[in-house]
Amino acid sequence: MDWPVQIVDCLAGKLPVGQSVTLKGWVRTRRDSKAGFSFVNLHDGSCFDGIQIVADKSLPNYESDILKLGAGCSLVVQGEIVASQGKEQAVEIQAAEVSVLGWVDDPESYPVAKKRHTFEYLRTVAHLRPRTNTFGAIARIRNTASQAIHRYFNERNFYWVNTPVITASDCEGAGEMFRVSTLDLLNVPTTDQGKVDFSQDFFANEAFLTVSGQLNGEAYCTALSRVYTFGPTFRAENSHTSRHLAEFWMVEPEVAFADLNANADMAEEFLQYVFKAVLEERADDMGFFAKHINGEVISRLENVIASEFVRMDYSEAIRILEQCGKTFEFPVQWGLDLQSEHERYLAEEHVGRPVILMNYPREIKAFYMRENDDGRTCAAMDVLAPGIGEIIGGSQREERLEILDRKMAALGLAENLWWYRDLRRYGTIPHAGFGLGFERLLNYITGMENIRDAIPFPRVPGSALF
RNA sequence: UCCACAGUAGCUCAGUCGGUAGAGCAAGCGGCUGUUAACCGCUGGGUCGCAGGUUCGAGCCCUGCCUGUGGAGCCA
Repeated sequence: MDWPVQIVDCLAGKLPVGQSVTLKGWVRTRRDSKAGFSFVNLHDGSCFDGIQIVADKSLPNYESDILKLGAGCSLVVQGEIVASQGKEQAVEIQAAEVSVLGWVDDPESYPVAKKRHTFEYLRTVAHLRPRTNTFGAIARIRNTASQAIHRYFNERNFYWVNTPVITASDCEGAGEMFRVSTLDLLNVPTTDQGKVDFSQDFFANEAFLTVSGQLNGEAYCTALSRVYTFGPTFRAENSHTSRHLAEFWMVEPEVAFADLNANADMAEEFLQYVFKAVLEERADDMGFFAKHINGEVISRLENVIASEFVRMDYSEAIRILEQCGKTFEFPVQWGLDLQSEHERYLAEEHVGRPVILMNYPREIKAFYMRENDDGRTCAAMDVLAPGIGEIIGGSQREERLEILDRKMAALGLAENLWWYRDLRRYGTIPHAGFGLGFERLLNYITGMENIRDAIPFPRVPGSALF
């Protein structure tokens, strides 16, 4: 197929001055000159910048259409690429023909009029916010990061596994889940014991939206060696913070014959790969974030790419926190989980860049994490990023059936997760993996502070609009 | 779920002692200009979140509710 030219093709210098092109897009601004022409800034989303259209009054619809254009109008412009006399752009389009595809109904109340808007307000018009500089840039960076993630794994013989969105069992025994049911809420069938009779439900059992594809991923890992999941996950937690979504995207690699150190190495290499791709492929959008959102975004990604992540045992982190002389709201003591304030201190003040904490007390971590020989820790790791907190959580998995049985029995998981147990019964292997919250990664990359701005249509408690 | 803050024009906000409403931006019109966060002038634009209460009188004080934001917990 012969794809039509877009603005990115014109601005990237792929097309020579003098070339005739037809462009389609949306007006951002219009400025008139009484010398007899107007400047129209046209965007089509193909790159950060729009292109300047110069429309002369000799155009037949200059008075009737051009002089009425405002933010949001959609246009078809046929014209010639010419060198610009202005300073802000190298080339522009000298229009030979401009036709309006769609006007803006009531410009005064157009929700994304030409002015500054708060992110909070733009969330209330999430269907229109991709037309703004910020959200256009986020959308392109989100895509670039996604493509880089797939490329990173593909280049290393990983297979992308599409794990189910609907699951019959609570994967980790952690986190509230969204129920999936077709039962009539006004007439719920009950058993003799007066409980809900899920045998009459669609799946003949209780069903939920997944909170993680990890356990299914492990099943494919023990056959294909290197796999990853990348898809939506769901948490029904009533969390009301700038770091939580009810629906978010997670990346979960699972590697056969790998231990915790290999897992940490992969987490580091993976993040560096993705950051490098974003800096190289989306310099235009990253320049915007550096200029208008957070002046550090580019330099801090460059630092992460250039330097090794700090690796630190949980026990050492506890010692550092105990001896740093800082007063924390929550206690620091071996055996207790680290609070947000502790993680922030370690990543932001003590280290100043991403830090990988390893070997946590086994009591505070999930059942599938491998017990260490010291009898009190497990092979868990968290990657903490300054300003974001935990961005990756992972572990070497428990491959020894007896130990896994003991832990699953204690949690009452043995019955539902019989199939997970089978993975240790039939040719068990050491393996490891991690989970990465994709929107948190995007916040770290762009410097955006609220996770609701990292996903096109955020779902949070009390709100599933659009 | 807990704590704190907020809700006034399309948007961002001000509103003094309780006396019936203001600015900037945006929009419309005009002027100027190879302009580009354009600039200058004029104009239109209000159920002060909702429901009660106190008061001669409430944007302002009281009660309840709703919504949003930040933080905690939980986590990615």
